[in-house]
Amino acid sequence: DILYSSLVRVLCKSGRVHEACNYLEVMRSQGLSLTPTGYGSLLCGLCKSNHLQEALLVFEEAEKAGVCLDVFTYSCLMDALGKAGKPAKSLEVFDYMQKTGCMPDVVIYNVLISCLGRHGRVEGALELFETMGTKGIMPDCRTYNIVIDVLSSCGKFEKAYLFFGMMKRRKHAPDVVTYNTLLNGLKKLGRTDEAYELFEEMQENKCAPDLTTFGTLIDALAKAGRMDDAEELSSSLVKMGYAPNSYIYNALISGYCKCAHVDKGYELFQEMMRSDCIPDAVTYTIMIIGLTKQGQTSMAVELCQEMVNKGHTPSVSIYNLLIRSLSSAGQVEQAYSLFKDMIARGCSPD
RNA sequence: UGGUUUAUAUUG
Repeated sequence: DILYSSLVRVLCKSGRVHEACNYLEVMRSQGLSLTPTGYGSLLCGLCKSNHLQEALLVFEEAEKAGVCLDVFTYSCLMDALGKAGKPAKSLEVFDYMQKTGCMPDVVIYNVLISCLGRHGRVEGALELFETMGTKGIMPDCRTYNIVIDVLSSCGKFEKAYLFFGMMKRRKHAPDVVTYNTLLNGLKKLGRTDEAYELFEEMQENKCAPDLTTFGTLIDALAKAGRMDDAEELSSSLVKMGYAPNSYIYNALISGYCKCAHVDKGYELFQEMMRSDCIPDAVTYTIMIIGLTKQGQTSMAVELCQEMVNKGHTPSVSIYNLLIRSLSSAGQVEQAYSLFKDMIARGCSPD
């Protein structure tokens, strides 16, 4: 049992979850069972590799066998349930773990608050934030960051900002994620100038911006059509020693495409080709939409082919866009040809 | 180094 359990643990840690499952079958056929840590590792491995169904089966098995799982295992499972949009099930596991005598820690609360908050149960998330304190589990910086993001994502930016004030009063220094989250909230509201002010405030508070900070601000400026300001920030991140990543390039390209400067976008696209940061599926999607809107459909179709060649998968909506654009330009032959291509590439029409 | 938070694209 112990040997097999260790084997399962090692395989899961190195991402070889499938092989671990095979060994589990072997164990079963020999009438052996996993140790508690074996169950824990397997559950976490399955959760992290998006095999929630299998994870739940293993969880039920552990439950029936009366195996005590540890708090790490529960957090993995609850996180996976949260990301799969199953807050009710996550709460169920939360109650169950407490029944078995496993006390929730701050990570369990963070996972649960995030899960509830992102699935329409903001009030429940805020209640949990209150109750964790009464149980002696103090919210940490991530807890505040999660609450701030949840609130600003559901249109309650002012309330999110109150939590920013609360964390400072309670002597939790906001970190770069806190600022990035707030910047993103301001960005979504189109409050670009305030975002810029917060960017300066974070630096005054000795919090160094990272690539996410720049990505968020550059996107805010690009969406506001302020491409000169966006380019200026792009230069300053390079001066700080950062290399632009695909978020930076894509935000800039998208900005240029939206303000009818697809040519400038295409220049950046070609710059990416020469850089260490090659265009990804998002880059191609942005360029294809930009070119199509400008009437350059045949070039867009070429880029679609190129993205496939580079191993990326165009979405159905991209095919729809291109097919419609070709059709309305009277290029029915090409439209039909692209339709056949998409099916041949395994993309089902909707 | 076993678990949790933030940025870019999508038509009808």
